[in-house]
Amino acid sequence: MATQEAIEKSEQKSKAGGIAQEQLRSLIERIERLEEEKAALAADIREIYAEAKGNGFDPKVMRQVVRLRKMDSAERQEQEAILDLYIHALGM
Amino acid sequence: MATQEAIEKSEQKSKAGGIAQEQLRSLIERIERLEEEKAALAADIREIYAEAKGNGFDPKVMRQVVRLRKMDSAERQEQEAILDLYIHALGM
Amino acid sequence: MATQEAIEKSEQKSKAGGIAQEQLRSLIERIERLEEEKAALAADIREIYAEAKGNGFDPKVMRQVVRLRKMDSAERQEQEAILDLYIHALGM
Amino acid sequence: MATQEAIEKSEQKSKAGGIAQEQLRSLIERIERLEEEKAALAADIREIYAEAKGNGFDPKVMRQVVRLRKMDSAERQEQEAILDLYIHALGM
DNA sequence: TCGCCTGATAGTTGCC
DNA sequence: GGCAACTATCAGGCGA
Repeated sequence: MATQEAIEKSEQKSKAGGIAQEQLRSLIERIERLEEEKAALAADIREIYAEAKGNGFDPKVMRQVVRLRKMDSAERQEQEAILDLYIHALGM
Repeated sequence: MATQEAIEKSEQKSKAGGIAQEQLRSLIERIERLEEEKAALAADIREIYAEAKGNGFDPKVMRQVVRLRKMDSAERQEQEAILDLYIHALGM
Repeated sequence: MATQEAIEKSEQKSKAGGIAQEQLRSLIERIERLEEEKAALAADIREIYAEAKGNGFDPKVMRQVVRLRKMDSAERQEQEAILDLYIHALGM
Repeated sequence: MATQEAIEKSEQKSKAGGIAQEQLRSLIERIERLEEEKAALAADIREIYAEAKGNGFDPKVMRQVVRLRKMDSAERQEQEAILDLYIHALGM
């Protein structure tokens, strides 16, 4: 995909090619807006872990729990199997 | 944070340690809820890039633009931070 | 520690205060040189993982092995114990 | 990469699968060696900051300076990258 | 010395 | 299916 095409496309739409510029600006701004919201949610999540830590829970293990809950058990078992294989190969 | 401590802490709060269980469950669920929302936003962002591509814009260039704008503001913040440091270092 | 002090210190050493500047430049350059070397080693390590992958080994598990080998077993067992506790608390 | 595949691959190479074991051991040891060197460099860097502090420089300011210089060159690279993208996007 | 916070590293996901 | 960008995790440095 080339800017060239973008320019042509915009020129199909207007006399000045300024339309594409406006579209681009709008798209970029929508993206940046959504990324801000995403960052805010990430901050909220961090805050919960901090709160949990303050209540005596171990955040590191909590993260592990969240990971396990969304992980397919089949793949998890396979990973463990490979790990065992390597551990034995190294005589650990 | 040790398991022992976690257990003790929960036992300070209840007769059975069931309170800590409920707290933990609640925290985990709040986190999972927020992560769902975050994933939804990420999907929205992907969608915008796809839409932009459909309108003849190059997503790769757009990502670079977004990245660059983010770096600009980050660097601005760094500049201010170092200015503050100098000001303090000079005892002003 | 303040720049003020640094300036005073340098003025004890010279008439111009340019000495401190030279020292600072030298220190910064030594640091940057070492960080380059560090980055080069990191690149070498990445390369070995890539090579391993090319030979049919799973890099992710290899990293896990390296981590385990440098980890104290006591702490590892404790982490596992906490994890079990949480898993049971959540009825997983 | 699956365990099965790893096993098969090793068995293609030798009669006993012992070759893969030796390969794995060798790779792990090379990695551990490089990581030691990397840790040594990190220690050297820390030492320089300590030495600098002993000479009246503020390590915090120094770290900020190093960070800023790194960001400058990173941003320069990003600028060049986007310029390349534009050039290609315009079909030049 | 401990807890916090930032910077470095590893893992995941999306794109080609 | 491999590669690259992005995100989340972890560890080390700093301040209280």
